[in-house]
Amino acid sequence: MIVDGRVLREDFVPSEVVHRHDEVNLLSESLEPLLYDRRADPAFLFGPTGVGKTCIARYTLARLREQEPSVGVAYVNCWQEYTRFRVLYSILEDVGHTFDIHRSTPKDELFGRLGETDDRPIVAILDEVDQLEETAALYDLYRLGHVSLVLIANREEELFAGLDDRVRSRLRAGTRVRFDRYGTDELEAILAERADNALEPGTVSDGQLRTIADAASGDARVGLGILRSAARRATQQNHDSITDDVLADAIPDARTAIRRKTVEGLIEHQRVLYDVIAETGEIEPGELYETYERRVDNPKTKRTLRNYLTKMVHYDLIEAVGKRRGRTYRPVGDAVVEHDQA
DNA sequence: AATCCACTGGAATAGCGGGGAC
DNA sequence: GTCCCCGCTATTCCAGTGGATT
Repeated sequence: MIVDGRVLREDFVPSEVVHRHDEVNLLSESLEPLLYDRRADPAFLFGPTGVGKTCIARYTLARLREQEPSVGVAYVNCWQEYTRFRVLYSILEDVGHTFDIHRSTPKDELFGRLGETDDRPIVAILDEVDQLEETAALYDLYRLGHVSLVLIANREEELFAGLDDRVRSRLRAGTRVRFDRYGTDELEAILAERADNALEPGTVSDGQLRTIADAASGDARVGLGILRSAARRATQQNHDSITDDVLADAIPDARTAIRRKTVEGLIEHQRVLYDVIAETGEIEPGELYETYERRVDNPKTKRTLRNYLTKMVHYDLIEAVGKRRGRTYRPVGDAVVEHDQA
């Protein structure tokens, strides 16, 4: 039933895009100087999750490389690579200059090394750039004349609020490409296109695609997740097409799958914190610390717990209600554990 | 209004561990 | 092997903040 599973993965870059031609054109135009051996101004892609920002960035750069193969493209997800060192390292890795670089290379060695790659232009795509903790990395990259930047973030205001003035003023003049949520029709068309390439004909009906598009409410990542999970389930149950029952099961599954995966990635102490919050539904800091300390053998300090908590807020696992005194923590979304509902 | 207090988050510092140089 | 360098995490210290209490 599944002909090509890669097509349903969220990091898949299609050979043709559906419904994002204006955005592709705008980004292509801003990168045009690269075709004439000049550096492009920074380009910004703004919009909520699952609207195709990353996909369009990769797609457009892939097209650019067809015209100008000498351009090096580096993709960095600042969610994972959030230090200056890691961003620079990751870029060097993508353009193939990491051979003898290690953690103990002197402070500015990476920057220097990146400076030596100026035999050809480089485009650095920094995804989730608002998650970058050391924004000095942006300043570094901007100082390198052969590096053009494509910066992806959710909201412009929040991104710029987190930058220091030096960086902010340099990035002010750049192209902004804004992405709106997909409508149900658009998302249905995107899913249909992917289903065509990924699944055998007749596996999924138009009505089912519409149901998926509707359930995903404009988020292509969620929509693809549902389609992927439904196809996998149907295969396991030896159906030759996706049944409505299978689809109904796949919808809530896709919603919680991402969160479950994130929770699994937490270290023990973080997971204890998460469990306490999920079990109580809502808890004050003082009580949270106490409960945590009672449950573990070698408790970390409160300061460390606060770092864990900000990280978990960051991962969208928990929510912090209120700013200072009187703050409470609670799980995000439907993650409340059942046995505590009484 | 003044003081107390619980809590947050920034900055500085220590310690760990990976990896190169010798 | 030992030494050294450095990034990363946890810890210590602390200023700031705003609700609670007097």
